[in-house]
Amino acid sequence: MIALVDCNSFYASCEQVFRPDLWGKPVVVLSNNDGCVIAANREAKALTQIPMFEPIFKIKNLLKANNVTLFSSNYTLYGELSIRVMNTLRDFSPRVEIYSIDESFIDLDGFINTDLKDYGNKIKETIFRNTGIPTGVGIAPTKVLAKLANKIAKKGPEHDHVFVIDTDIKRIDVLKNTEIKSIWGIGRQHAIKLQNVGIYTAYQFTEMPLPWVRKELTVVGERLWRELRGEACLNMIEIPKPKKGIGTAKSFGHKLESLSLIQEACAYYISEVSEVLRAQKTCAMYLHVFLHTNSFSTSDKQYRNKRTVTLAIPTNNTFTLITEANKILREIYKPGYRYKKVGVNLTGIIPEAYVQGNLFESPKTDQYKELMQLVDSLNSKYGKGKVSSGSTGTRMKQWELVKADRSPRFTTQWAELLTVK
DNA sequence: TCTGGGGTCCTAGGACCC
DNA sequence: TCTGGGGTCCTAGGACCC
Repeated sequence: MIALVDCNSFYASCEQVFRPDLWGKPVVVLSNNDGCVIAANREAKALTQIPMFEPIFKIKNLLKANNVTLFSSNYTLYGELSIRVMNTLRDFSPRVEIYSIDESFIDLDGFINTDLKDYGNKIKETIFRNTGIPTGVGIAPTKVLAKLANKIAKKGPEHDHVFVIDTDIKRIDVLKNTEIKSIWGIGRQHAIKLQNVGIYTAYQFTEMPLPWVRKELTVVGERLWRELRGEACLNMIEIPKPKKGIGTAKSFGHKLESLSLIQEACAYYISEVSEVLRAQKTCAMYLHVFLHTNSFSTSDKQYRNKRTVTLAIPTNNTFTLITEANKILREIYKPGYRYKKVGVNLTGIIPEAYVQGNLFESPKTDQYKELMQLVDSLNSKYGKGKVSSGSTGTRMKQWELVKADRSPRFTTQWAELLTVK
């Protein structure tokens, strides 16, 4: 059996942990740039039927009228609380797969004489006691069914956030009462496709002939079909695979027209991603850069472009990568547009030790290596971006994200610790 | 006026190899 | 008149996830 443990409205719950005055009150968390709603707690959902990913400007009045507390996103806080939750989970099984910031699969294989409903309750209660974060637990023979069990656990108050699918009768009963579109792995397009041939429930889907499923939904659909019928196809992935790409792309706080400001933002993003490369002792072979205007705008002229360079020698050096990125930007930038976003992506990621030189250069001659190490250690000690390349700009950063209502970084900054009077 | 960011996997098709 | 068969690698696009 496999358990899926998922935090309830995770970001909103994180905001409430250190704010007892908000317990039981509606809370929502906004995306970068305070653009859309990305998390809403139960009270907020109940009160106003807040649609997720709704642009905030469309519902601001609604939220205000209902005394909903808004937060800008505070990923430093969420990331740290996530680690606490995951560490607690490890006390319940030797095999844990961290699936995302707020959910994990845990392997309960061999828990033969354990009452799984009790065990799920114990997990839930321990996490809450240790971290203040409420969770739901779904337990079933496969990952897809565990996801479904988790969904049911959260929905019906009678389940008290723990639900187990342990018999075939229960499984079939659940599938008959589940819309196909709410199955993990069935998105909007697949749901439409299935509904067009009269499949509305998960049970109907599992009754379709396998060759049809394979043809229409590829091998991904076949796995889903098998998993829903109780045959485990998705393994536990305890050791995360190395990332295939590391990228960042953020909308500007304000629209930008000048190349130099766009280059500053881009240089800053390069510093972020190359730091990730170095932290995991890897180098990248390809650098992709893209630039585009605001596609939602009906009044602005639209333009988007992108380009990729293959580096002569794979690198994780911030300065080399900034130089390359700037070359690309000069090529794809066209004056006269109001740009909204620049993004960088590094791929072809290989371990530092595998980097090969070429006829003219040895990878060992990288004179910046020690400098980069020094920069990383200073930033780790004194705070992100304390030391950076001059290319990221010295003026006020006009491209910086808007974060009007960010909560304190309660768990990672001495200056922002919670004070108790 | 204001609309997120970071990922994965799969397939088809083109270009190339012997 | 008739034009093979077995591969790899890369990219773009589409679908999905949190």
